[in-house]
Amino acid sequence: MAGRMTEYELSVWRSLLDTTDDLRRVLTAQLQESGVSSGDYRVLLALSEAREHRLRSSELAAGIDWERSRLSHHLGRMERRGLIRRDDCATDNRGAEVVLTDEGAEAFRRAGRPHLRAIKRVFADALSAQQFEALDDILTTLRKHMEATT
Amino acid sequence: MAGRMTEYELSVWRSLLDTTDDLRRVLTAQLQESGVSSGDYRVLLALSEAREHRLRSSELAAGIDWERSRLSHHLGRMERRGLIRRDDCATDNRGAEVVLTDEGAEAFRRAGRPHLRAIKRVFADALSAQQFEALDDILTTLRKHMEATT
DNA sequence: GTGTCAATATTGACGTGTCAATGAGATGGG
DNA sequence: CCCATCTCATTGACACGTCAATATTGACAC
Repeated sequence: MAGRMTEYELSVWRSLLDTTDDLRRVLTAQLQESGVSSGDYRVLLALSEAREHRLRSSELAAGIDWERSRLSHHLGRMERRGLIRRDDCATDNRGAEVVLTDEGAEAFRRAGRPHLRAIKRVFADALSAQQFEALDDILTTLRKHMEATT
Repeated sequence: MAGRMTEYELSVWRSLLDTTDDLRRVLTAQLQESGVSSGDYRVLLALSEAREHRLRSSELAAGIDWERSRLSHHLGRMERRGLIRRDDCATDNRGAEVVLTDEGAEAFRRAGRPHLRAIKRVFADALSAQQFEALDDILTTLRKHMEATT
């Protein structure tokens, strides 16, 4: 893989950054209308899918691929707003269990439908079946390449 | 466009978010080794390409598609580190001209080569010519779709 | 048990991004 | 000229992310 990138390759890279940035912006703005951020949404989704709406803090971090400290800060903010609660862990005195509150579950229900509609509107409705498959393939390739060269 | 998204479409969406996030992470970490953030790099690049290494603040904001206030905050931090300078604008007393300092130009030179190499390594080297064209097409489609439905 | 090392979660400092409000200067109708 | 209004850039408050400590507890050899 000697040599340098072509202008074309670089422009596709910049386009990827810009476009995904815009998509994020639109969707976080949309989520905001339901009173949750995209970080909140990610946490709420994970907890909603968990047994008893409850997860060890480290499991949650691993599940959404966040650094521990990032999660800790975010949970602090969510706890202040009453979306989650932190219980002590029975089996490991170091640990904490993050629990979805009723208020959190309600917020997730309220945000979910419009959010999925927005993803469909700005993303899914734009692409053909062939484009989906091509994109899936590209993303898989990129992911494999990253893992291989790390 | 009635109905809802398929699971597949949603999974491709999540994959897009996750993968581009990882790419960003790797590349900002790499840039950090040269002592600049990706925001810094974007600003330095724009100024490097500008006539006399100098731009009106609003032109710069438009050029890199940032909100004014975001740019203002970022310029404040870059100015503290001596990467840029802010001059009063001769033709409009409200305005400011952002000027690349020698130190800023030097930082950009230092960061540029390794950064481009990193983009090539994690992105360009991973994809085939067909994949590049497919991705280019997909991004263009998404962009057009966003503009059309805004 | 004790000492050592790893893991769990949090915290503080600081850089970053968004939104709303602000002040200073341009601009144009009357 | 005067006033309303727009634009330029900045600011403050706050949410968010990363990194480097920190405190506490678990695990395990001895």
